[in-house]
Amino acid sequence: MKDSPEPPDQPIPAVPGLRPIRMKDVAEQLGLSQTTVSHVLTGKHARYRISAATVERVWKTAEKMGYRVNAMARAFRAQKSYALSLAVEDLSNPFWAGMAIGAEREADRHGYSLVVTHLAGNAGRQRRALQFLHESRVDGLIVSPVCGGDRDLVVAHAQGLPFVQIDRAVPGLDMPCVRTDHAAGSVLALRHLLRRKDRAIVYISGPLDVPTYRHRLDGFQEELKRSGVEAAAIEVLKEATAEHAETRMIKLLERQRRPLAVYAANFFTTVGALRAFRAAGKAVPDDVDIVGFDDILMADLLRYPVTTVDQNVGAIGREAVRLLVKMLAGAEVERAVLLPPHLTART
Amino acid sequence: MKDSPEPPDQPIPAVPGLRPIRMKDVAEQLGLSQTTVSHVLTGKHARYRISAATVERVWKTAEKMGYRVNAMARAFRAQKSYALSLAVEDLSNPFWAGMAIGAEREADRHGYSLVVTHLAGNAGRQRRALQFLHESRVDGLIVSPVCGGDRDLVVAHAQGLPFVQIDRAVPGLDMPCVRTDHAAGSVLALRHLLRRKDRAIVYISGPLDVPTYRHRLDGFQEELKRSGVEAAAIEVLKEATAEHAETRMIKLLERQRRPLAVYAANFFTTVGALRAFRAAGKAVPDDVDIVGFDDILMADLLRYPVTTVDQNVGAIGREAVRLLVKMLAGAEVERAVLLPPHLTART
DNA sequence: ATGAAAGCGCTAACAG
DNA sequence: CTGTTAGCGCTTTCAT
Repeated sequence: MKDSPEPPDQPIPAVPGLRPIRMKDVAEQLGLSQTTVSHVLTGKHARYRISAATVERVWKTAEKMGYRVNAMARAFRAQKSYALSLAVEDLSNPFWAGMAIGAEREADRHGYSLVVTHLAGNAGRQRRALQFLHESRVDGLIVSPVCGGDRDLVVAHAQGLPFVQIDRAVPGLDMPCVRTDHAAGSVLALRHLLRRKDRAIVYISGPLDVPTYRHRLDGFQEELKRSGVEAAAIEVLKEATAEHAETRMIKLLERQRRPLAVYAANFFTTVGALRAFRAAGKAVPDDVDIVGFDDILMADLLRYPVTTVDQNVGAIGREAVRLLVKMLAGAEVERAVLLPPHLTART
Repeated sequence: MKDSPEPPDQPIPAVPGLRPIRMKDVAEQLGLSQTTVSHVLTGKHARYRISAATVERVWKTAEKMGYRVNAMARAFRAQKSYALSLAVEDLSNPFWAGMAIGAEREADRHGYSLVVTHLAGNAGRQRRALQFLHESRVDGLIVSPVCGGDRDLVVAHAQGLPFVQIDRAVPGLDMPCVRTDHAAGSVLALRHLLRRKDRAIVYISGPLDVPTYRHRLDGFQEELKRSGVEAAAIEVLKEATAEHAETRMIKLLERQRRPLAVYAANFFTTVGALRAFRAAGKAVPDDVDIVGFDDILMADLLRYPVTTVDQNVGAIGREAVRLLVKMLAGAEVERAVLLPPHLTART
């Protein structure tokens, strides 16, 4: 029941009007030219030295008549839709949803609306998003490149279409990418696991042809080297699913006699590992210890506390919009923006 | 690494073009009038009896030149933006995100794009969404009415703006609303809890001036009557937060000696109840039993298994879009659409 | 079977 | 200070 603060917008007028009111209508009502009305309503009356009296009359009348600019006419005239498109992998995942929220807020700040699209790993849907861009339904696109759609993005770039990538960069494509510094996340994870000295260090995650997993493993191994520690196991799964992770983790639990310190560098492998712990009757943190990647809702209510490396999702969306808007303004933009993750320790 | 099936779209042409190609360009290239090109490209060549040869030439050339319709010009001309707006309470909540996905899919089916907005309980943001509608940035709006913004929606309706409500209907507003049949959900919940005969039945949820909670409690009490069972406690919290629920539930656990069968008719009260169980060292299902409302991610990994009444979120989004599109086509639409929830039992 | 012309609502260059 | 005019790209009558 709380009421809201924030936008001190112009109030919505109570005046009906089946056919929307145009500038022309306001002008006729006042016996002025449509041009003058435009000058006033677009706030350029200073530039054109409209008399204060006229300005006042125009404002009043426009308000009274319930005038609203026709956004389509304005967009058409300016050849700008004032809309951006955000094409994310999976909206039902809080990671992507959080990004959409951050992006929407930033887009709003710049006067753009945001069209959010759900790609679901489908190259066809990504192509449709590019088509929207090509047809000027949106002025720019933020896209998390889908597997199998890299060529389309390369072509789009060749066509001069403005977009920025998030989370994953298409190899060899000279367009900006905003993502988390996964390697840095792995460093945080390993340091956390190394608090306890007696543990067998285990890494488990997805295939290395996915750059995300590649980066996470790289960061992990470099930090191992720096720490002078050997990993007991580096598990690179063919697919980063909960099922694969569970199976593999159960085997590891049988084999190892030392308590494990697991870095499950992906949400689903984390879930799989936790299921394995439960199946094996292990307890955290006595028998096993685990760090996952990406925040988990209600983590405190899980059987096993999971420390997580959290991406700053809102910031990714925000930065992506910032870059895109800058790009649309014709400025040069950074090729890559790496955002630092942070650790949320749970015991 | 899976490749995608689905849309058999026209391929994106590899032809660059800094200045986008217009119909005029295609026409000049062919020595035809722009009109003829339009006739062909909009698929109306039959109506205008364009010769098959010409049709063919136009298609080929347009493709070769990399022609794309300018969506803004088309929208302007048609006075339709071909975009709908979805204004949801909270995108970071999987409930609303799922709705957005369903809505986007359906909008797409009808040739509309979907602008998703995050209201965050803010009446100002809801007003902005209405402004977008008023300015024809979008053709229609789907909105989950924000507390404190009811008047704005009433005014918008008076202005003849097309929108549909989801999840909550503004009292006295004669516009369609799509939502879950909450009362039916409560029936499912109670029947589930009554499997075990020895339990003290407890209802806990938010304030009754929120229609959602009102409906849920109503359905619960009616089913109690039908079953001839008395509830041990009906807890109506002032605020449906995890904190309030936890405090209250701890008191209940102290007072009751029989095992509890709890219906926590809201996500946050569910979380609060679970925290209370943990604090009191209770075990599910021996000491307590719980049914919550709305799906919980990774529910199987929780300390306590929670059976949930799940809303068909995708269907809500889909139905809302369907109604809105129908409305925009000038047809009469249902005032209210109630969607049945279903139970996901977990032990 | 094809083309000429008008116009959707708005903005901006230019005139007075 | 205010008005005239042209034009953004497309669709649609209406001619031919």
